[in-house]
Parts: sequence; structure tokens; C-alpha cells
Amino acid sequence: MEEKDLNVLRTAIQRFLPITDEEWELLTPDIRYRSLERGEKWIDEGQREQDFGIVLEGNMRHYYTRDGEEKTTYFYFEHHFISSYFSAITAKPSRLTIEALTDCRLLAFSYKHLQSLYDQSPKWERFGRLVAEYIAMGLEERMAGLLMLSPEERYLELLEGNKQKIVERIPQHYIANYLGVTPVSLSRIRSRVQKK
Amino acid sequence: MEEKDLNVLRTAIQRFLPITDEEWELLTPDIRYRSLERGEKWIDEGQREQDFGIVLEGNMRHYYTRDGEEKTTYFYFEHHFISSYFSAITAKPSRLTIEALTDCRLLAFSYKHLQSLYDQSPKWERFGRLVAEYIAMGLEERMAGLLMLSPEERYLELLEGNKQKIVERIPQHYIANYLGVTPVSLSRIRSRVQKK
DNA sequence: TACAAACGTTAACAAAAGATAATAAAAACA
DNA sequence: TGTTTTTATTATCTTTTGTTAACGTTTGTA
Repeated sequence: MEEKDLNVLRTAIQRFLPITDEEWELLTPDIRYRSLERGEKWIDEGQREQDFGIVLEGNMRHYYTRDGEEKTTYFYFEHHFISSYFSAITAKPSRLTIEALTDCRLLAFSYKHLQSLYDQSPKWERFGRLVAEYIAMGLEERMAGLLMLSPEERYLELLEGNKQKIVERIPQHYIANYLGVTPVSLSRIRSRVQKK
Repeated sequence: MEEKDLNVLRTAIQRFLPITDEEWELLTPDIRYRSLERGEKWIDEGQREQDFGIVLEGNMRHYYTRDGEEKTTYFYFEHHFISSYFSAITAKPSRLTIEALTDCRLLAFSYKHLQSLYDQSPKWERFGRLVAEYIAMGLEERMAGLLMLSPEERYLELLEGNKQKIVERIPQHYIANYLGVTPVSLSRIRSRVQKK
């Protein structure tokens, strides 16, 4: 495994808390590469065994399926952690599917292994807490936006915030799902916004 | 402090994980009663020092303020933990206000103290992780509903799910906020639903 | 390269939601 | 008890969204 790739993962972990080499080496035996072609699924609805991963290259989306319709609700880019998180922590089958939007390279490790680190080392347990808090904060932010902003305001926020990546690299009909409107409606919002 | 009230808190904690008497006694010195009258605020926007609490009696709401408008996004009932969670974990001023909808009795303890327990005991650190995961799951569930269901479907879900408490005990215009529509619109949804 | 699939825009119409105001009922409270 | 205040409904009008379909463009791939 390339040092550079491992460092991407270690750096991502250390955005939450510093870890020693010994702590790091508790994780490394379980790390492996995964490659996905565009359109390939990383985690499928109903799937049980759960991996965590980090995106080295490419981008991905996750979606729920309802009445045969796919509803995309999140995107993953380089250096993002990726997992069917709620399936992993509840040990239930995944309710969502994660799919590569471009060819992707990932590093992966099993949630089971991470969970065993929670028992072995308080530092990893703390990492688990900080990750959960981080995820919760992102969801709260998102939910507040859905409740308090109009679709147009949410679109404008997407253009400004630290989320331009999404607008630049993701097909618009997926973004429409993400904002909670139909693709047709997002197209109209865009033309409305442009006139101003 | 009454044994019965302390037991409510300990039971709530033990829904996440069992704790020994010694672990419990790390928390107890910091616990105190709080009483609020209807309309009184427990945490105010901009406030910094953060308490965690558990509702013994009564119910509460929390809301964001935007352009002078209050947007209610959550309700708390008996035996629910209550805090301005994201303010506590980020040590930033609270962006939301928590207000008593009825006269309330709570038990409270400081987040600072809880945080010190994270350092003192792996069990408490794990408690912190499990609580964060629980909050994240609730938010994900909520967000998926906002993205995938119509306002009418969200209202119907509220009637069925394990959330009847909200419909029974909370004024409708707050519920409208919670569902992401205006009070007028919720009233129309109700009359539409009844005709069926 | 040629064909098919995916994507984005626009149009037309129906359904729903927002805004505002009027009214009535219920709850708080002095 | 009587009087505010809060709460819910209804009506009207405007704006926005959903739905379906058509069209052209881009992209992927055989």
C-alpha cells in the first residue's frame, strides 16, 4: 500500500484527534484498497457487512429508493469518509445504496474492526465519539436549512458555501434530490436566479 | 434530591449502556434541580455556558430565530435529554433557544462536568459516543423524511409513528414549523386529510 | 463513428404552498 | 368572571412546485 494513500487516511483521522504510531498500527492491518468503476455500487440496499472507507480519487453519491425512485441525499469527494453509517452502528441492513459517480479509488476497513478498537483503546473510542458528533452537526445544519430556507435559498447557499464542489461536479438532477426538489423545478430556479 | 427523580436520569443513561454505582457517583455531585414556568427560557440564543438536562415533568420546544421569526424544530417531553447540543460540543454560543411550553421540572448538570467524565472514565466516553450516534440517527431519519416525503405524508407519519405525543400536546402552529410548512398550510393539509 | 442513453431546459397544466386578512374558538390570566 | 392573548380555520390571491411531455445537447459506448 502506498505511503501517500495511507497518509490521506491518517490525516483525515487526525483532523479529529492526534493519534500515536502505536494507535495507528492498531488500524493498519485491516486496511485495504478498493477500486470502483463509474456506476459500480460500493454498498447496496439490504447489505449487512459494513465497511468504512475514505475516498482517494473520484466522487460518489448515496441514495434511498422509494417506490422505485432513487433519491440522492449525499455526495462524497476526495478525502471524505464514506460508509452506510447508520447501518454500521445499528448492525442492521443498509437502507441506502452508495454508488460511484466516477471511477473511484478508496481505502477501506471494516466497521467490525473499528468497533474492536473502541474496546482496545480509549483514543479510538474518543475518535468514534468525535466522528458521531461531526456527523450529527452536519445533519443538524442540513435539517435546519431544509426547515428554514426555501428551495431557491438552499440552491444559492450551495453556490456560496464551501460546497461548490457539488455544483461543479455533480449532475443537476442529483443536486435537485439533494435540495429536496424535482430536477425540473431546479432548472426553473436556476433560470429565475440568473435573471436577477 | 428525590431518589425517584435521580432514578429517572440513571435509567435514561442506562438505556445507552449499563453503569456501575461508582461511575454513577462521578456524575451525581453536579446534578441539580431546575424549575421553569410556562414560557420561561432554559437556554437562550447566544448563551455560552451549557447545561445538559432531563425533563422530569412538562414539555419544551427549541427554535431558531430568522428575520425575527421563530422556527420551532424540536420538542422535548418527559424523560428526554435536553440541551443545546451543538453549542455544547463546539463550545460556541447557542444558535437556538429552548423554552418551556408548560411548567417544567428538570434535572440538570453541566456539559463541562460531563466532558470531564469523558477523560476520567472510558464508560462515560462511550456514553458520549452512543448519545452522539443516537442523535445523528434521529437527525438522519428526520432529514430523509424532509427530502423524500411531501408535507402531507410527513403529517400522516406524525399521526402514526411513535410521535403522537407531539400531535396531542403541542400547538399546531409549532408542529407546522416542525414539518417545514406554514401554519395555514398545515391547517389545509388537515382538512384535506379528513375528507379522505 | 454511429447509436443509445443520460442530461438539462422549456412549455402547459394541475396541485399545492406562501402571504395576508378576517373570523371564531379556546386558553390564559388578572 | 370578564378580558386579553393564543390558536386554528377559512377565503382570496399570487407564487411556486409537481407532472408530463417534447426537444436539443452532451456523453458514453458498442
